[in-house]
Amino acid sequence: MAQTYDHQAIEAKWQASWEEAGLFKIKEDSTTPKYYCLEMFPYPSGRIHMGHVRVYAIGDVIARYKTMRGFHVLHPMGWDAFGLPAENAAIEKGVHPKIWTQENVAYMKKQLRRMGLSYDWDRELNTSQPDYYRWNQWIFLKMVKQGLAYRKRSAVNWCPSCETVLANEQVLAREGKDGGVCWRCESVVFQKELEQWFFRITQYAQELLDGCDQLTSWPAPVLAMQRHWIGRSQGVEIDFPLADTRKDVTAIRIFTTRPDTIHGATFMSLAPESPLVEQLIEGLDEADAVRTFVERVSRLDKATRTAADREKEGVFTGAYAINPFTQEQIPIWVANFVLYEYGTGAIMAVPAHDQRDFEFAKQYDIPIRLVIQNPDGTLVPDALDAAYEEHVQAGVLVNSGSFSGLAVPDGKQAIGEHVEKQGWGTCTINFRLRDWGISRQRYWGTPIPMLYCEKCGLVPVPENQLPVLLPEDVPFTGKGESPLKESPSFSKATCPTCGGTARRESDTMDTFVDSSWYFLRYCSPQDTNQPVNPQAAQHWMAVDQYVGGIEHAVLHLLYARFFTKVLRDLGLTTVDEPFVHVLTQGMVTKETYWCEEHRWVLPSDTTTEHGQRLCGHCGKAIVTGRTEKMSKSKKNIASPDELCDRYGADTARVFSLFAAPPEKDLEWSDTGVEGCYRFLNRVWRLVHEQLPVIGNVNESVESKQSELLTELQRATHHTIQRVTGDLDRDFQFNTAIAALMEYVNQLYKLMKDYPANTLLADERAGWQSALDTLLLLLAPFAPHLAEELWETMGHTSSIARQSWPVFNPEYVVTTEWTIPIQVNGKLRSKICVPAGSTKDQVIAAAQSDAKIMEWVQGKTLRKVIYVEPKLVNFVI
RNA sequence: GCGAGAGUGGCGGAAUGGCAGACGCGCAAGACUUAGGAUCUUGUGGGUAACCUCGUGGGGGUUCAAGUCCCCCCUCUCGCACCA
Repeated sequence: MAQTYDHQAIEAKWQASWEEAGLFKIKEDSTTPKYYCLEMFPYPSGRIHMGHVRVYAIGDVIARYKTMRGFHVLHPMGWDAFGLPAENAAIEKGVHPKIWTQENVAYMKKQLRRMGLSYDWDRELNTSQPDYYRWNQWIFLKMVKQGLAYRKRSAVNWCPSCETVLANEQVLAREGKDGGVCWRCESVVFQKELEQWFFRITQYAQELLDGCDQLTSWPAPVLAMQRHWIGRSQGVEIDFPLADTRKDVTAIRIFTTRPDTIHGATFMSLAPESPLVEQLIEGLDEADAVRTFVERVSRLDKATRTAADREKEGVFTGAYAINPFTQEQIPIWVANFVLYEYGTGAIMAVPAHDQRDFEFAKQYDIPIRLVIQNPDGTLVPDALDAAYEEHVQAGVLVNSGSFSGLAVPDGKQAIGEHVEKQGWGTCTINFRLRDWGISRQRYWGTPIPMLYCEKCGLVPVPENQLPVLLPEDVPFTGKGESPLKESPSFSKATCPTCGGTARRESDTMDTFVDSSWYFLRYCSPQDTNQPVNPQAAQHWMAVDQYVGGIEHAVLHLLYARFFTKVLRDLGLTTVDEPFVHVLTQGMVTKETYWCEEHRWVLPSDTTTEHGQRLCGHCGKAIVTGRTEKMSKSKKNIASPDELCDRYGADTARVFSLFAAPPEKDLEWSDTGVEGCYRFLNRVWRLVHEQLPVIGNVNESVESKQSELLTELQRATHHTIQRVTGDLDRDFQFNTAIAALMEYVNQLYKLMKDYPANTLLADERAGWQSALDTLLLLLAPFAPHLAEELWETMGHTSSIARQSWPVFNPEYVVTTEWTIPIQVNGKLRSKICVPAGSTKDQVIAAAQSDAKIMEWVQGKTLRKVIYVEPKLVNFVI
């Protein structure tokens, strides 16, 4: 017999066989319950990495397990194929993004097939193909009609040297430079205002927030992030009239969550971008200084600008407002920390009770007035060294006119009501969530289907003219505001309204649009009439289990929820939420190696002498660095291709499921991989060694319930119970596999203890059943090996089509209980009693145990605890 | 700063309030072998000859019983980061 099984041959054989049989093609079926298992589809970057291996192994086990449990399972796969890297490849290597993407998809698909994943490839999607992205355009047009898509001016990162727009991740921080720099040329990036398209996700803010309460099977951290991102806060908008009316401006409206502190508002601040600034300063002596400040602040990129540790800066506008409650005249400033996009873009500043205002007031010598006293009454107005923000709401209003003496919550309410009664403002809700800017000045994305007509203005492309195809005649230079503007053929169009000449929108959509509804498209991927077939969606939605990286915890999942609600309102689906269960798998990490001369080094470029790892280049000692996420730069990558060559897909799958629970980080270990390979080989040898035993089941005539049979049955059903429980309870693959390993260890022991030539007929049948069960339980994890051995055992229909073994509690009943005995909570002995013994019998047996007698001798027995059938505790 | 999560052998990790360390790696000894980086067997938290004893980041508490529940503290990781 061969020492190790031939994983290469076996895996290729079964992959071909499954494909030929169309084993994983799925249709709607009303006779069995449906199950929709989905893993986040990959960006076709070129090669799959271990993170992919992990996430797709997880999804595949779930899909195969649920199939065996009797569900008809939708398990599709596709490609998130639009995006920046394809365009960068075009600029750097001159390969067209389409070709680059196609080649990558072809290679990665081969790699995924090699992992033995049970996808219905008939449903494959590719978001960069017109038959997909035309529906992005279709949805976009519907959203325009609903007022959910609109245009407004917004800032982009602009590299003056490349003359191009940069994505946030293309803006890098550089020491000593105030603001980010271009990733390619290192010029300082600045902000440039362009007209851009937005989705009004804020219209669904409250529903998205409320919906979180339904998502009880989502990971708590993900829900927390969603809620925080939506960021609802209740407050009051209040007008502060100007001391001198200027032009059309009579008042400045602010938003505050702390109306109770309004008597302490000693100045106001505007966001630098606020149009009010220019209106206020016109003609004032301060105007020039203000303009200089505004310009300096607003050219900074967002990340730098909003860094929390950034120094608070501002400038006085020269204008004053009236605090409506105190009638005092207070100065209006412009401050770098005030956000234009949030609230009204203006704040009332209460330095005594807001730390930011406090720091600002200290710096510019603005009065600080205490209006909330703490419960102890110990705050001294002139001696504050920080704002008193008191989050517990235990303070009392002071220096607040007729409101003095109220507790903070009462003060909030009373002042809010007073504001509304006086007509100074309204109680209101604000969200942190902003509208979703989807315009990208890029080529490799969905063209936004809008036209600019000289006569009619902004005109949507008619639905029957979709798709607006990406042009092929685009030079990839990395320069220019937008590649589509460089196409000679693309921009020129005819206005569908007046027939005159029109210019096409040259922006493309954010690729998050593509992934916001692809799970709906999988339900009816070939429908040519609509993005989603409502009947198909009705059948399959919602996704029962979604698996993917935690990095998508906020944006992707939020946008997908938003789109689901929009498409629901369009009548394409009836579900409110797209994903019932979400599993966020951890990163795949590996040790790093550092040589002081050669920096990060590959494990294969090191040698080991006397337990010390040395650099293969210079022989210097290697420092073992932190265990980090696999990355090329740290040289701590393991390759899925090599892994499959050497150990096979089954080993790759088993290791990535065994080494850690799915939601935690998984530390890659070459020796750990070997351990899993050994395990699979043990299974292979076990089945082959026992084949003669089960081969002639019918030959022997004797039959009786034997010790061996009991043992086999107990081990088998105990394992069924454990593996099923681990899978049903949060997909604890690691412990499920551990249970299978124990089971194999037990079977080896039974094989050794009961030689083959002594076996009775029922014992042979017991072995057959035990081995069959082993293979069935192993099938979701190591499908190729299980399938091969299933055939070896003489079965003719695919193991993937078999039913999951059923746990029978009768087989795990024992005739004896082994009960640990404690004295004062410490383990002192163990006793064996017949199963079913009464409490008194067990305690009597425990008391007569020799060791226990020693411990309790001469002591007063104060209490006896008996937990059937687990434990006895004598308290003395 | 705010929010979330995590600290258990040499390592990855197991433990519905009930025998801490399952399973795997590594290590040690042995068997088989021309050989073994194959395979198999046995052992493997610390201290101790043993009986025992100590032990789940630290300190308190609840309980007959705490890795698990409660309070305080420390460390680490992740997310958000001036949202008024």
